[in-house]
Amino acid sequence: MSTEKVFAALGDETRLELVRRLTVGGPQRTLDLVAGLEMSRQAATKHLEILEGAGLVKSEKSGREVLRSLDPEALDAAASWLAKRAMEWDDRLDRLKMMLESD
Amino acid sequence: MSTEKVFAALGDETRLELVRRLTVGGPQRTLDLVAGLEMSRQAATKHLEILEGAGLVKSEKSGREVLRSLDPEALDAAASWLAKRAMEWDDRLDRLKMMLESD
DNA sequence: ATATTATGCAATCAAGAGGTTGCATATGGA
DNA sequence: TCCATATGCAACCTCTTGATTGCATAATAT
Repeated sequence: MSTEKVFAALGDETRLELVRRLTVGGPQRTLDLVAGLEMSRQAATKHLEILEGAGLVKSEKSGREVLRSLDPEALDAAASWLAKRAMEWDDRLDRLKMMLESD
Repeated sequence: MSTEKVFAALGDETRLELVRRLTVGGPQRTLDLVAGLEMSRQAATKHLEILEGAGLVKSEKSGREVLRSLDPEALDAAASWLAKRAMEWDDRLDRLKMMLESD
């Protein structure tokens, strides 16, 4: 579950839309997810496999159907990565500000 | 500052490394940032421009040098996006769990 | 003034990403 | 059983991305 893979998976408008749909609509089949998107089922499948490869989506087979759902852990991990950097940077700016004020 | 652009910008190992270096080392010139990375200066410049296009990095010209630094706002925005989805999904799982337990 | 340093611009190239189509497979319903 | 449905697999194509090289420009140092 590399940070790079997670961000790369989310760096595509189609896949962001799929994540939104999974967030709102819960576990769904490929055909449900692709409905309304202007692309073939196979294109959507590839996107879902990329999201799965990044750990963002899990799939469960049920008969001839495959239900995909979001896995919040990878989302949390990516959010932490970002938050850590934002925090460290804010600290740096604060220290800089204090140094300037002490003159 | 689109969500997609931010994630796409972070979805590359080289650019993640540049963000790490900017987090730790503060504002730096292109040549400082590329030092140790096995790539040309121009390659690094392109990566930095992508980060800048996503709003993650700001650049300030000083004489013949260009100093690049992190902009924490975009990092915060992306972290919020992820946190929101993780939260919504956790709520969904909780509701599902309660429904199952009430049987 | 001249040389050095830091960067920008442009052409070029190989590899990968995103998409399509056609066919194969397997499950569910009539 | 027979047909419709949901998906997987694979070949193929185009456009984008990441990277390189060579040259131009502008600021600093000697």
